[in-house]
Amino acid sequence: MDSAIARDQALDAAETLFYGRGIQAVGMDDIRGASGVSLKRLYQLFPAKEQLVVAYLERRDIRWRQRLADHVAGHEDPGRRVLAVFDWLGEWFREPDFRGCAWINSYGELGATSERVTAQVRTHKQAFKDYLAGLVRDAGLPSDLAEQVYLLAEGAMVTAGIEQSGPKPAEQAGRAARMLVEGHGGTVGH
Amino acid sequence: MDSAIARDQALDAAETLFYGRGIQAVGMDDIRGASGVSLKRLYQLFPAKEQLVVAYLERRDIRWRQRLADHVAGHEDPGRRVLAVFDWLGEWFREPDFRGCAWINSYGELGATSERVTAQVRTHKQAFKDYLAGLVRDAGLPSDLAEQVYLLAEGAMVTAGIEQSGPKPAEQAGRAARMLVEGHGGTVGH
DNA sequence: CGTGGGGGAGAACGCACGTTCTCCCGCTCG
DNA sequence: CGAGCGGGAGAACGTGCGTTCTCCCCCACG
Repeated sequence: MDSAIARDQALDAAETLFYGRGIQAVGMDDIRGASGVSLKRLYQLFPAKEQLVVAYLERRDIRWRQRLADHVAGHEDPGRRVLAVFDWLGEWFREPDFRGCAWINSYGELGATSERVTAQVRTHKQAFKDYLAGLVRDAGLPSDLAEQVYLLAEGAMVTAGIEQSGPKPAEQAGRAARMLVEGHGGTVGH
Repeated sequence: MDSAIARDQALDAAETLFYGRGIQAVGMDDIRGASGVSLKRLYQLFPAKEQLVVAYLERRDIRWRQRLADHVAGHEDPGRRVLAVFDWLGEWFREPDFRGCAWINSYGELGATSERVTAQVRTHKQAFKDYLAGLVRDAGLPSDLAEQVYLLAEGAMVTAGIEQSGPKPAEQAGRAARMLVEGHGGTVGH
């Protein structure tokens, strides 16, 4: 059954196009052209565009958090791990096709229109916040800090998207996070 | 010349509808219906929808920064002024029709499509950042802090929009900002 | 070899919407 | 009073796009 392959190709095209040009600016026909998957098959796999959008966000969510977790796992010191998040954000921002946070952008585009998209955005952000909360807890830091680190990360993502200024927002957010961690008695191996 | 009045009415309708439902979800006909300004007149005042969008963002920018500045001006202590920004954000988030930051949402919707909208979003965010930089400088704090406070504010705005959780993100961001200010030797009258 | 069903290509359909055009009213100025 | 024009209501036009339909090919099975 190569419908699994077709599904992957469709999602690959969706990810490139939706992320790069915005969701409403991309038609189902563009997805077909970029993926080589016929319209008929596309509509078998995803009965409506909205479901393709949600599937795109879901798959990207999995991959995004995995990449982050992989990077963070490269550090041993629990205090350092919290800050490693910002290193990774900087790497992400540096990528040439970086255009901001896919979920924030999608929310801006469809948050008022599509409940399913909104739900997916909230799910993703909650998962990210929970992940940070785990890192903060493991470092023996107070739980309030998790939310504060989260806000810094979100601010860095929005700003990096709008300014297209590369990793700078992540570095600045990382310095702020370091101050907050040390202010709470945290220690940070270099 | 009541074309000034028609312009205001058009912009009032545009602000309510674009902000509340998203820009692409609102047609020029909806603007006409909500404003009472005929299509003919609308197109005299704004030769294309994009220009109405930009005008909406510009007018909102002026008003938004004025409201913020008015609130902050109610505090005497320069250190306290920096934190007053977050008090005001909390008040804003509490408003019943709050749906996130209009510029962040517009960027998500049209950033990939419309250069003019992107330019307006960057202008607004730069003005906000400059304003914060002034507050930080007046408080005798290092200029790096301005960017950090800015990132916290952006993070709070995005999060408040997505979560619809009221003033909490602003309060948490305010606590973080307070720690950063105090960590830099700033003093904060209560 | 015949047949039937799954799939591809792309036309067709319906609708939404940005923009323009038509028609007509009412006011203003001579 | 009469001519002309600015403006309102809304139809019309063109296009884009989500979704479905038509037609045809190809291959598995009797």
